[in-house]
Amino acid sequence: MQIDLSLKIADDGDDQSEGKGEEEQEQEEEGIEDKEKEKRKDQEDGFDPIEEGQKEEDISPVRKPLPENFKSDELCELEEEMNRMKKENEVLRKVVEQTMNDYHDLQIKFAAIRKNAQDNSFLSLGSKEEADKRTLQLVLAPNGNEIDDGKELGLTLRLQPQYEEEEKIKNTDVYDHKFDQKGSVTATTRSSPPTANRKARVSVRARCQTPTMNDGCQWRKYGQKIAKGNPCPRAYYRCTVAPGCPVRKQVQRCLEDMSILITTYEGTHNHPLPVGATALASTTSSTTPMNFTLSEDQDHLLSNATTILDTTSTAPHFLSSYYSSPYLRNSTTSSHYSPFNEHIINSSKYLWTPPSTSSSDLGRSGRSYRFSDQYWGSDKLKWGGKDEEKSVAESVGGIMAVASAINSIIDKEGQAA
DNA sequence: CGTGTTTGACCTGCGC
DNA sequence: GCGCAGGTCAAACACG
Repeated sequence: MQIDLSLKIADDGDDQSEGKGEEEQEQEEEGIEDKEKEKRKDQEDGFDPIEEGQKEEDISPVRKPLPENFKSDELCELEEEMNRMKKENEVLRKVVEQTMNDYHDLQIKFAAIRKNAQDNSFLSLGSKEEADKRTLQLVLAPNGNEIDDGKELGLTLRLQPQYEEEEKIKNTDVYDHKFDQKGSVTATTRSSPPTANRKARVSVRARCQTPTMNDGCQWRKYGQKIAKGNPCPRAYYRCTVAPGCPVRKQVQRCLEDMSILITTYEGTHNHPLPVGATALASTTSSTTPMNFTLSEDQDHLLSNATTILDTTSTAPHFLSSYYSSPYLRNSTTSSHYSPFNEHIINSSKYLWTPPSTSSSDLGRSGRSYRFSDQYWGSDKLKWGGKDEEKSVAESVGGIMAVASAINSIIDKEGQAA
């Protein structure tokens, strides 16, 4: 067995089969590479203009040992590129600042409007009529970019009286389109009219290319129907995590925007939820303790959402801010406490936990599906890959958990009345 | 062969 | 009571 060492001269040093002397050389080279990495990292971290000048000085001595030809040409290109990136950074920073300012203005205006429109108590357990009037909205934008971007995802959580919703359905057979035009997910928890039997029902609107949203639960399709007024078929799914689980969901494309998926969850789980399915913690019994976990991806989404609505980094803060402006600027805190959290915990025994990873890719078949004479490709082939899919799913899960918590509150309220 | 989907038939509730 | 629409069932089928 022969090894042609002559070929190793130009090697990058990854091959472990080299001789001892070469290993030492590798270590030296790795040392240089480590320094280079640190310097590159310094360059990449240079977001703060205050520190940029300092880092510029730190970097310069490092470049001296570089080869002459590299220094003259590529170094100049790198510097030019760096300057360009700095300028882009400045521009982006201004955009973010502007967005934040706009948001705060809107927040203030909205708080004033709300104050006039209804009493100040947040989701108080007062009269059912009052509760029915309350509307809760959560808007997320994972990319923080243009809303018209196809990949943009917004989340809207709405609490709305069921009889109003049903009136809309009667008229149009599609839900409120108010938020559709900006690529949003809308979660609507329905509370029935005061006299009707209340049944947990959460509707989620999502701009989604896949046939269904991955919410972490396992579902079995048991039917499909063309609903009046919407040529897109409505699919019926049943939870199969545990036998006899009564939870069902309906999935239908929005008539006016085929890219929007309307998913309606109904019922109460009779089993512990799989990790990542905290989404449907939602419709679960309010007496069942459960964890609402945010994955890193979801936290990322929520963090980015701050460019639109808040400077907070978690859903609970985000929600609380909507109702209570003093919590708006608690952006730097890592605490998950908010009056909203407390309310949910006290009312529904939900536990908000710090971000952690969660898995969710259950029950996917990877096949093609037909929607109104259109074929929607495999889940995994579209929607920008697994990570994005996961993020969306988990975000939807989060919003649904919140929606369900509200549902539980309403249910309790109904029982108490 | 087990699991999930498809799809026509059937059931149920509601308005007239 | 009738018709309509939404929801569900279950046999047939597809897929891995």
